[in-house]
Amino acid sequence: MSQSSKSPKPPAPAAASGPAPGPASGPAAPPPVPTSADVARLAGVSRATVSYVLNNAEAVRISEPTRRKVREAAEELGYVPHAAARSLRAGHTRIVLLPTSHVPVGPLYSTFLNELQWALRRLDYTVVQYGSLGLSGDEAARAWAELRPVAVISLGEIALSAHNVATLKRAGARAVITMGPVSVPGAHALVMNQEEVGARAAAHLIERGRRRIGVIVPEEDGLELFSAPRLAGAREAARRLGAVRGEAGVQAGDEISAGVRAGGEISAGVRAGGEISARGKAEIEALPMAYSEESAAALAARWPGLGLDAVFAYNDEYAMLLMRALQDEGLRVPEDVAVIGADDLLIGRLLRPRLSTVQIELPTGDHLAALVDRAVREPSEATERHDLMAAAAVHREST
Amino acid sequence: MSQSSKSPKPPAPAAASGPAPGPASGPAAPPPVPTSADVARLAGVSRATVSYVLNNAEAVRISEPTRRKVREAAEELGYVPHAAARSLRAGHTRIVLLPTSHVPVGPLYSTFLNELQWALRRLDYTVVQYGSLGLSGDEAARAWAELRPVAVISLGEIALSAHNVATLKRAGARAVITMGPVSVPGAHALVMNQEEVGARAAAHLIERGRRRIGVIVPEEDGLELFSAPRLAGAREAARRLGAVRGEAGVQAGDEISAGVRAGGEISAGVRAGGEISARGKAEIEALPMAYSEESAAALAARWPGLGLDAVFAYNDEYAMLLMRALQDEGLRVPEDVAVIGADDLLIGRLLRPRLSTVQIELPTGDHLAALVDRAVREPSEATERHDLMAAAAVHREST
DNA sequence: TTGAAAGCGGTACCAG
DNA sequence: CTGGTACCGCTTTCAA
Repeated sequence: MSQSSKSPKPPAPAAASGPAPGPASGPAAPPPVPTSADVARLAGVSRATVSYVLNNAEAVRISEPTRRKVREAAEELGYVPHAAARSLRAGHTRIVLLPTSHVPVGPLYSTFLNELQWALRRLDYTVVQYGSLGLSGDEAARAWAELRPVAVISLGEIALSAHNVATLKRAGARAVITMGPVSVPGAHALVMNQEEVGARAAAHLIERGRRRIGVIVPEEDGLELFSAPRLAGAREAARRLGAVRGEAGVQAGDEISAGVRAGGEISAGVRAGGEISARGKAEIEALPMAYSEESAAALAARWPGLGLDAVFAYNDEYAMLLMRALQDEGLRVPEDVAVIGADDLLIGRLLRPRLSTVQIELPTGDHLAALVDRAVREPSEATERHDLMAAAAVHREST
Repeated sequence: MSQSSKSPKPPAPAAASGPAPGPASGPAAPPPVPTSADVARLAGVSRATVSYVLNNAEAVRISEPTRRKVREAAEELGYVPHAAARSLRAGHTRIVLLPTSHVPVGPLYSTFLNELQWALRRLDYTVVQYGSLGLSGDEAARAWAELRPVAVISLGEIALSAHNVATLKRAGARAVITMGPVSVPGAHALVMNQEEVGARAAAHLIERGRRRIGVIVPEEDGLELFSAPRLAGAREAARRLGAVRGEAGVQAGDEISAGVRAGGEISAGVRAGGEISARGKAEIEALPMAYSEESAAALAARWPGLGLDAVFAYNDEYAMLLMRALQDEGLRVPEDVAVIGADDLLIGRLLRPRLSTVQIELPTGDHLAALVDRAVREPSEATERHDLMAAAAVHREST
């Protein structure tokens, strides 16, 4: 279409007289990268034949001697095809982009990432991680789009807007998958139900008779997407369990229940610790803390004044930090204060007392890879919402 | 060059009659990705002009109204340039490839990686991490080469051969930098002197009067490149310090004094066996251990029979595991056995007793980024060897 | 100031 | 069975 007229070509302006292959004139002339044309020349065949041979084209029969010649020539030159040229011609890539902003993550996540990459490679995708630290959503989306990935899997370390998703889709991404605490319009979302983590933690503590529960909220940037829902989940659980206890449609606002009817295996309200627990309702208090000894120590120092009998520490690392500080303050765990973490890191089992935690089940890498593959082949299925992340409290010694 | 005869082109076979832009015929026709030609059409200018405007070409003056028209058209279409096409034309990319095989790593390394990526991006490089888990060196090198990176920074998680380096260089990589325990021929090597880590650990223990030292060697795959030199370094240090003791007041690291010709060979002839520790000489024993509680417990159980008074535990994580197990066996740290780790992880400070460790100084991200940039601009400097990694023992309570 | 066109490397048609 | 060649999207001379 467009302009169809092909003007007769002038005899080619002798491209700057060509890079004369004579004895080196410049001091450091970068040696040229071998192309398929070089292979063709060396093998005495055409570029087409080279392409057929090296890609094992089924639709074309090439004689065995020719194949060998081509292969040997390629080997000799150390020829490696140019991915950009290939995908330019093909009109699409097989790149699956994994944005990363490298928060130090646990082995759980590392394992998942490894599985995922492995599974995707088996499906013949090229997994590329793109470090997007410090980029805004818009900048990041643009940068990713330039690579024309066939799919993008955002693990939630970068916040992605609906507009960003649109940018990627317009750039040819057949699947944009987000895995994180929130769902993104236009993307295939795997919602990791962070609320449930908080809820499980709170429920666990409440079941064990605790009533005034602190929830650590990391001060570090980039964690809000996880910490906020975990806190909200804990609040919600506290309300729910308080309500159950109140029975008669009582609001969570200011209720004092009479009965000691425990929802579960809880015993009567006689807890070691404070008389606070005598009341039926659980309460949640958010506690900012940074990932440092100093911050943990400072928090521990003002702990007695807080009147809390339990703490959900965001994850095992913060839990470890805080538990240590509390112990150094002379508080006993779990007698004076119960501590629970999350993510079930190995270190939790090495602490004394052993750390209770909330274990998270990520989807398997194979599962997610299959999902990607399906979405790429059949981009019909639009926004979906999956709650793949199951969570369960693991009781050890710190609660 | 080659065939010069340009046969007169036939009038173009009307490219399959073109993709008819009529009402959608297929059910799920993937909408076309906007190109610079689309932008040009919408703005009513040529593709060249679009390119000039969007790249802020200095060599060409474009009128302000035209610029605006182009920008608006690009915005409206959501145009994002095609990186592959651009680099194909340019003849080179700005990709810096970072192979990763995602061993769960400490925050030290994470921070370094973040710094590095940030610094490289400021220098206008595109940082791409390529997950190479389970690929052989050859496969990995080929896969990387297809992307035509201008530089490759191998952080030592994948073993790279001289041949692999050659492959990358032939594919246009102006710099191949390896950072790891060993130097690779042809590459610009940043040798992390793992021997020194072992040596510092052993020296620290010996200085504090320990003589029979165990060295944990992880059973996990992929760690040999680190663990072997750490062990060797410890052995070497033990030998050196034994020799020093034999000599008269010569300091370690000083020139070889008259008596000891064989490059710091052992002083007193007697080694191997039991009573050596009675003499001044220190002894090293390698102890395989997996990163699991079971393995640590098993090792701890047979500890009394080993007759060791100290252990260098490869790194802080293994140290933590082992120390816990030793304590559970009733051994006192550091009275019965001194424990030292490496890498100075935060957890070490949270243990009781606080864990002594060997601190490693990685180069800063900015430093490495600058190195890359220099190598890219001026690929003259070939193989160099840097010992950037300083190491120092940090004394806490476990020794 | 703007436009036409060549060409980067590889693939896939079509003709021979 | 093999060779010639158009074309993918973009940059960049050269000409107008």
